[in-house]
Amino acid sequence: MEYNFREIEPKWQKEWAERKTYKVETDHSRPKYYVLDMFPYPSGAGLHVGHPLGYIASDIYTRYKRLCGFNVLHPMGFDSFGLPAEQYAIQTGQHPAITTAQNIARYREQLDKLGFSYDWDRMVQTSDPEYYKWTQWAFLKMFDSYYDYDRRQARPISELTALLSSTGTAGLNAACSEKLELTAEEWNAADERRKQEILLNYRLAYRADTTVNWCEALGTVLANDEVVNGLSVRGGYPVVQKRMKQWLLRVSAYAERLLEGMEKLEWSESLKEIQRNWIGRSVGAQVFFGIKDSDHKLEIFTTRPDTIFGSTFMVIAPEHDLVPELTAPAQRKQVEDYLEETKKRSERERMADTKRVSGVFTGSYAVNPFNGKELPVYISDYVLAGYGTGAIMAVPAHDSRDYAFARHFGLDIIPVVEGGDIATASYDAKEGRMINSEFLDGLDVKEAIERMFREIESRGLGKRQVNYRLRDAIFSRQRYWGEPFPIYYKDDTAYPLTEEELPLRLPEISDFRPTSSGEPPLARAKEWHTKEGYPYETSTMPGFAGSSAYYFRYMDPHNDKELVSREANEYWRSVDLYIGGIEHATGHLIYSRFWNKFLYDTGYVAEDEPFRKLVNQGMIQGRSNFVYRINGTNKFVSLGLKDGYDTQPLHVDVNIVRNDILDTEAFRRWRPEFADAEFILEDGKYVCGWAVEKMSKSMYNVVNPDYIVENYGADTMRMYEMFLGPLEQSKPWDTNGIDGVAKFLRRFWRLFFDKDGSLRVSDDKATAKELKTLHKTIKKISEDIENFSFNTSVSAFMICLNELGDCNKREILEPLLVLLAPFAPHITEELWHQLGHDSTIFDARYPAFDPNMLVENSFEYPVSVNGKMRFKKELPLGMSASEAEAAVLSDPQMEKYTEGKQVRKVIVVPGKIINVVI
RNA sequence: GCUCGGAUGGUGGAAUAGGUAGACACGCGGGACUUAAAAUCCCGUGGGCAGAGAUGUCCGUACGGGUUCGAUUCCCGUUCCGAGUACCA
Repeated sequence: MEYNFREIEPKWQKEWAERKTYKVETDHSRPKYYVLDMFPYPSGAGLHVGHPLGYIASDIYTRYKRLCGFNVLHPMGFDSFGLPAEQYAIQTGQHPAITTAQNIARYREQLDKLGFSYDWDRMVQTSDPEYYKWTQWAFLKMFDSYYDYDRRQARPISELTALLSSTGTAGLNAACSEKLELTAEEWNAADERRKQEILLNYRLAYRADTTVNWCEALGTVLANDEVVNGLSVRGGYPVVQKRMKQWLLRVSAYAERLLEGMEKLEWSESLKEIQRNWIGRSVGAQVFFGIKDSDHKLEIFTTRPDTIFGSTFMVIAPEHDLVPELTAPAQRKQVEDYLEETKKRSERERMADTKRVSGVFTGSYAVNPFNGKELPVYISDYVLAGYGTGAIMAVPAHDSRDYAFARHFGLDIIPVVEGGDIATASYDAKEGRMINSEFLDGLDVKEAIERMFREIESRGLGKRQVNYRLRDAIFSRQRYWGEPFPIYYKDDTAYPLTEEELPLRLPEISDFRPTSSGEPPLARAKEWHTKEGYPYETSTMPGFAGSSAYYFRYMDPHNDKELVSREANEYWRSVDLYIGGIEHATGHLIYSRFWNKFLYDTGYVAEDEPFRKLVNQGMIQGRSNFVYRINGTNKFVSLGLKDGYDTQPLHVDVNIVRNDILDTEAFRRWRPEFADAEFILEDGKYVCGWAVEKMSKSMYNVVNPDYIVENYGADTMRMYEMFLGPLEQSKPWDTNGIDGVAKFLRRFWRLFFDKDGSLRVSDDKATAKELKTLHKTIKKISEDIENFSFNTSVSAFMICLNELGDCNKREILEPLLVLLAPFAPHITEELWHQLGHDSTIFDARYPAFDPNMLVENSFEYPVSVNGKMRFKKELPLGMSASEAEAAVLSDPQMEKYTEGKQVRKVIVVPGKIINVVI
């Protein structure tokens, strides 16, 4: 009987589904383990060979953990709200729900063919009302909460109103959009509308007029992580800054906890670094500068208070609140022109010419609180309204941007730290000795900073302050295919629906097109309003809403009373292993952590971090093939000969190329214009060139997993993807090497069956050598799986097979089957049953490693002379270092290398090497 | 610009509390079986030099230094590649 994967694989996939082999229940008698994949967005293109990489790794780990006795939760679902389905709907008029359902069915089919151990009974879909009910629910909870910095947690808004009505804002240390000063009397006297306005200033989900990233082409606003280089991540359309009323989540309130929480997580340093940079904590000083002939104070933020004596002017952002107050009548025209000009520049233009210096003088002067010097106040767009206070003290000698500005406007440049040369450039480094700075002179920069913090605070000029780069997340999108907000408006004031009214279902509409005015498509649903006729919010939630807490839903997916029951949550707690792409570092992985911490604060969930260990699989790139057409002809020249001709490389479909040899007949059939192509061959073959590129249709390098499964089988596909290289590394897909893995599985099968198809497994006792091979492999495979080094474990299986020869002993083969089962579940399940077992191999016990099996009584030492390898010497184990030394020095081979010279010393490293130094 | 990561045969990659560099696999070359092909099996395969040959010998982990008996691994500098971020004061 030959290994026939085409028969075995569908057979077991069907059995597993029917027997519900992978069904998981809460089970307090076993330790739990939660393995999660980042769920996919079901795109119309289906899966390519790169997508399953992480799923295969997580499936191997899941099955391994299960064999080790854990109760493993390993679910899968679909992130089914989103832009592409909606874009498709706009083009074709087909409802996104229909295309989404089709795409999901296709994904299911492709995933099932790979033999994953998902408990499909727990599947979730973010666009399912039964699911998004809980997304809306969480939003309502955030709407009903504020963040108390003193207690470092979210609290119900009712506590805030109680506080406001008894003591006002006195002593209140809460996250807010704008600092308010309010007495209890003022609060109590305020009308309903005003009260709601005040509360919005504190709610964790709030609505505000803010500068947003507006994407005209997509007709929607975007969050910071959805915009790269002034272009939308989806589609690459230009994005401009616009002021609009939007819903936001007060993520910034959690900045410090998001930073601290990372410390105990098992995430890669590089991922943590990305999040740290994104959160962008910086310690500095808040300082108030007086304004000459005015009562106004200008509040600035600086991380370099030590350079305050080098400040020669001030700069405020064009959007700064004090712009009108600080603009002198004589300057009004220039200032207005400048504001008009900056408004017109798109974000992208602004980024493109960061070198261009622009700005305008307000006509006002600020006063340096330390030396009374008058500093002209400028407006410039190199100062951002959204960071710090939107105003800076400019120190041109020690900040390159201030330097460029000063040079452009001919302003003074006063060095206050030794080390640079202000004639050519600013000196930005935080080291050196202070000069020109009165009481700071002679101090080191670091000492000077500390000294200034104390001075500023003791003189009452300001205080030490921590600033974060992390902004609140804009939460509304002017699109159709997303979660509706459970919000309605009464007198333009937002009110929440009650929990009982959830889910608020997405209404049917026929025209999904966005509008350039920013009015969402949902506004076309004229019949869509509350019982009393109040209109609903018509924007929808962004993509990250549905993916922020989905891992809770898997714990208890059919619960219609709660997001997750207390019991299920306390058992499964949080995700132990999360596998997915690094591209979510500043999006999903921040939002989820925020969302989780919020739910933790409110007491709904047991853990404050969602993903304990996280592994980022690398991207699988495409490996493109090229043919070389001689210019002006339909002749193609092989790679090795192309230099003799004037050629142009053309992409060729990788599916008609094997081991870089072109199938010339298939090439002629490929496209009509190549039907009469001629070839200049080398050694009778046409050799193609190749390059690593993104996997994409236009480069003809897309490999479909269905094709691999059809031709090699799922087990081979799984093992080969792992064999390709380290999981976390990006690497090109190259079908060329797959034969090695296919050959391994065929050879493995032949250990169990004769040529005539009869089972050849015997109950004879295994030899010491065979047992040694087995236990060496158990040790290696277990360590590799724990380290996610799956490529080396595949190698270890191959080495094991090479060493075993044609061993047919049950004592060896049975444990080996279990070891291999996580990687190749179908073939091992089949052989397991062939060996006479009734239940699934995944109910077996993982084989125990016995170190005694590896014990040797001698060791072959490599002997080196002056660090250079010379010969090998077999020595009994347990020999003392001096005995080993004597044995090596008396070896006849030694003479050749010592050549009569004195041996200075001998270094014996037990179990490793013996080095003789002459 | 700043931050982080990387560089090993024709190819993917293995080996780092410093200890036989190139495991395993692909590809390639040679051979066996076969009418033939596929499949399978065996041998060789980093480079140079010497030798008929077993073998010997030198060089070799991007480049230049250093520490060490010994460096792919540690330290300093350089080059190139990749990722993140970008007027964040």
